[in-house]
Amino acid sequence: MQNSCLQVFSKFNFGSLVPSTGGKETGLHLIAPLATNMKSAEEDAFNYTPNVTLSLPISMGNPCLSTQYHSLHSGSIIPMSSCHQDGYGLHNNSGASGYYLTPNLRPNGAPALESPRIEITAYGQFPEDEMEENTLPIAKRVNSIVTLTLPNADGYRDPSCLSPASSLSSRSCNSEASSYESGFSYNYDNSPQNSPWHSPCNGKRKYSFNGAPCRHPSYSPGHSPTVSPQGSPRVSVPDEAWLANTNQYTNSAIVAAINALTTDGIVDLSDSVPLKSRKTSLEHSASMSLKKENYCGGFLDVPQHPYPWSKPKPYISPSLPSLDWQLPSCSGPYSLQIEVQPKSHHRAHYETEGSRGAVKAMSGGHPVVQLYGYMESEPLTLQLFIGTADDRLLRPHAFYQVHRITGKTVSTASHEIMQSNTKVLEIPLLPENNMRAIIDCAGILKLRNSDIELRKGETDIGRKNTRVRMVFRVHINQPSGRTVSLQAASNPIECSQRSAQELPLVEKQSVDSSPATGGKTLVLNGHNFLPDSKVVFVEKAQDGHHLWETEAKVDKDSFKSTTLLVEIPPYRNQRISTPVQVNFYVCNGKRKRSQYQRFTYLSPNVPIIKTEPNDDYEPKGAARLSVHSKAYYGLPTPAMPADPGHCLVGGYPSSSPTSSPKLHDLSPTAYPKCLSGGQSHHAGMQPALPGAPAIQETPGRPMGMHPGSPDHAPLVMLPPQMAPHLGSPGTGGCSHGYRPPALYPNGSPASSPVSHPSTPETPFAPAYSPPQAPPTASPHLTAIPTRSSPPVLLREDSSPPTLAVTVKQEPQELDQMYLDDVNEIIRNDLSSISVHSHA
DNA sequence: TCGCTGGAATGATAG
DNA sequence: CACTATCATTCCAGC
Repeated sequence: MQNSCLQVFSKFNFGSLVPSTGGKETGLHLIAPLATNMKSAEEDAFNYTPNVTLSLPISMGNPCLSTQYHSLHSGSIIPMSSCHQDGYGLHNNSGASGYYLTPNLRPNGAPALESPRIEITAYGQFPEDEMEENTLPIAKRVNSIVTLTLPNADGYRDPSCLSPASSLSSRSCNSEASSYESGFSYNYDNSPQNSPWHSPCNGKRKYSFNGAPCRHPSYSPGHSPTVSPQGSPRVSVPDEAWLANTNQYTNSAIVAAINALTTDGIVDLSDSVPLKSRKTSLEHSASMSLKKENYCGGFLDVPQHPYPWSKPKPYISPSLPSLDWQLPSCSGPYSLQIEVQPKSHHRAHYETEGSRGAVKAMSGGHPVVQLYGYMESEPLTLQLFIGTADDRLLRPHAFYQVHRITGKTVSTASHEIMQSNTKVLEIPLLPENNMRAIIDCAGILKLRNSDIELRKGETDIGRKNTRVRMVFRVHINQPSGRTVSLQAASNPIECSQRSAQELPLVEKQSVDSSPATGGKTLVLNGHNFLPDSKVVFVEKAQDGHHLWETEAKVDKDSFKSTTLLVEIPPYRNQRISTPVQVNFYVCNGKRKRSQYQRFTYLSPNVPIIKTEPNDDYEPKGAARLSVHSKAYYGLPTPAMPADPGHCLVGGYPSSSPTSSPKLHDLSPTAYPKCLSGGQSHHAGMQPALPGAPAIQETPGRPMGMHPGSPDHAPLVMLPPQMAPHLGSPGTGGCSHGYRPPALYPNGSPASSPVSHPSTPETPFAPAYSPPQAPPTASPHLTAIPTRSSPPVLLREDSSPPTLAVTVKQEPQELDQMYLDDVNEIIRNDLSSISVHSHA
């Protein structure tokens, strides 16, 4: 009993992991298997459940999630308060976010207990338990207690998903949300909402009774909670999968607790966990010394990859930044770049389907990610998860999960871990490979909307919410003890079959600017172009009103389904003194429009911004970024209102589409360039680079805001609650150039939302305080109070409003109408916020 | 046979 | 409430 905590781990780990894996790529099919092996998972769950009791008084409920999201839907105001953020934070087990959460509020508004407690009762059913005890380092054992008090329960769990019960729908991780949800519920959550026995049917959406949601009621503990009506494979979950999910909750909580008990705040779980606890891994491959970097169930994963996992230098902090935190892509000497962007379309597979393979690159290969500026010899771990691509801040996508792909064709080793409710693929970044990784091991799993939407606390809707981004992260431990976390998000990826087949898509444009007189030929490369496709140029005011719209002439003679020759129409005012940014889109008919593409009309008096087509795959080094950054500064920011007004914080992100994408656009499409490592530099320099996937915004949508700002100043990572509600899911873009990384001493990003003046130019200015540390944050942190946004990095040198300047971005829908519903809601929210802030 | 696709049928939703 | 266009999911079939 002394080390109940550990025991818990082991229990989770053991279970059926081994069996299910069958020695074959266990991790590979976490999701898919889940569907088919759900039953076993459940069984396991039950078996284990009795042993572990988690008491999370703090409210599993997201303090604000319910309300916050509801607000969104209703078009009500999105609270800039912590509440909204909390919601996000809760989703993450990492705890990082949790720290940001308002600890004393419960979803229902009632005060929450200050410290959630995890009560673990170890029965020692498992032989492993003993082993663990013995093997546990004494130091670690000391921490093993029956009851753990967590610094902040909210921190590691989303109310909705929090409870294992609710599962994760986010579980996502599971696509089996509904499925395992129940299993989890039994164990941890008594909440009616989470309980499998409580019909989700009373959810926000009404699904047919055969719908997964309604099936739950009939489930009994002994049976798969999510039995699919049609005998869907979702019935059972592979042991490992299940475990992973299950652990996700418990692990994070437990780990957090353990970590809280540690003095250094940094705990290498893998070290603390008896090897036996990770026997699965061991059994599968002795050579694979997988080191679970993620305290959240990392050790639960079973290494299945045949390739040697070189035990990259793991980032082992109990407080990894929450996945919904906005991190920069570059910091100091480091720069995380997506050298090769994924294709804009990738049909995700359902659990009921077989894998649809790994996400590919436009070039036919696979996405490539590289970390620049890292000179150490120690390998690092590149994390990958599926994030959102809407107007809001980047965050894990509730309806999609990364899916590990393995097989002969996969050359990159990887393994899965669960962080919060999000599945994270960890890929080694090896010095011998120049810290470059080919992402050929990542597919995308689509979770059923009904499963996710019914999840307690989940307010996002899945319908038409089919665009995602691949989000890469790397955590670099500094000698000082701090950890630099970088993040790069890919261009948006449309995951629906329909969209991929019907919606026109512009991948490249030969030029992104032209004199106001127009007349030049613009070559568009993409997909789904039709002989009668139209190309419409649009200029919108910051308030979203159309100022100008004209249809460009398309050379039908040269038509190709993948190419359109367009004559750039003259701008309405050919005497502009500064560049004017407009957008254009390809239209195949009503509701079938491409995302907005950026285009800039130049004034004869304005220096022409580099407009040569860029190769999307052109490698970019940190140095180069730096250059861009500078260049960026020097560039005129014409249509780009850098005024605070554009900042969500200050008001509604009303930046018009005309805003220069360079600084402000975090639109999903823009992100890639601005925020994501891959093209960050581009963003800084120019709106849309030819040759690069065009920035796409959804026509008719407000542009997203982004914290864009010159990157020389250190940025601050803001917690969700504190972060300005940026329209862009940006990755915190360092896109424009040098960007201070998110730092957190002791690896605890959890720091507070509170900001402090930081030292300009400090390479690692922003530091996160450990979870234990209240929202005081490091001196370098600059917090901009925001309500529901995830943490965002902001420049320290700039005033918050300015720094956080974000231009309202347009959703990058392939189909203008595509996400209208969702965006409408968001827009309403933003508007509300705007009103609020102004008020 | 299995994994990966491309297509498409079918039922659910939204307007 | 009926009807239709869209979407989301599930199935199939080919390679």
